[in-house]
Amino acid sequence: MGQLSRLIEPVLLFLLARKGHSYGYDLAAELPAYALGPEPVDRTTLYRCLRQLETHGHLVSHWDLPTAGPARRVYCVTASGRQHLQEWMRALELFSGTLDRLLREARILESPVEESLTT
Amino acid sequence: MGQLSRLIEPVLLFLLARKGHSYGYDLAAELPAYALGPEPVDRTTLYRCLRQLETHGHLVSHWDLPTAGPARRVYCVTASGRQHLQEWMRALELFSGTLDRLLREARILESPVEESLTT
DNA sequence: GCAACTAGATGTATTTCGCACCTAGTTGCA
DNA sequence: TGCAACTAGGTGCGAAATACATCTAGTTGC
Repeated sequence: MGQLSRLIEPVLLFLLARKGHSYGYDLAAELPAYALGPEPVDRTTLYRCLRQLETHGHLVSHWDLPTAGPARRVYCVTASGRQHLQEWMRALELFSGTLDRLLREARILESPVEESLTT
Repeated sequence: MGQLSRLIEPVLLFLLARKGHSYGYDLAAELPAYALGPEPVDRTTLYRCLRQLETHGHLVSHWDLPTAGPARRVYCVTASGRQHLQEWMRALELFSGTLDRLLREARILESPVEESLTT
């Protein structure tokens, strides 16, 4: 397996909407809690996803120069981004419904086998 | 959006496990009912996924030559394939749990906004 | 003075995916 | 007879997504 879609775009939008604003390195630390799939997300994918959301107008960024440490590119969700997040959530609701049905019906397949006595 | 992972591998394994055996064109017709995502799945992707599952030993195929119509490559799930399906289902259970939590927490974000009076 | 950590970025190879296109058998109809 | 529509499978290629390696640069602690 392994190729559970990264699907990090909606998670990033969600985290940013909830936190108000954040930056890549920080989001990378929060992502595992919501990452859809077990494999850790590559930082490159995350940075590029943020940049792409910005070019699409869903985020805006500015440089934050903390008194200590390297500069951070801080992102905020725009109105367009909030709308995009809601579209994502509608899509994910459907996704979730289909997935649950699949899991339910797959469990029915598994249960009646019981070949433990044939050993 | 659009890139809700195709995630068709577990669906194909599930459908084949339930039906006993089937072929690409038929599975393509059943897929939309379980497709995780709204966009229709390209037939190329489906055929290639079946071939890949076969090279990994999760499926076996033989040619069926019906009295009417073109030949069909009929697939059956192997023992390895059934095991693989169960692994997939375990992964998708986790996936579903995380997804539901994301949806729940995102709904909390949306609800309290209510800017309808500011127009 | 150097290792470890924070923070962001690029460049490139690989993988995945979708589109266009092809073969071939059958059915229906004009 | 000819051809459109449908069934059934497949290939080749380009675009997009992804992963890996590598780079710069500031700070902290030893």
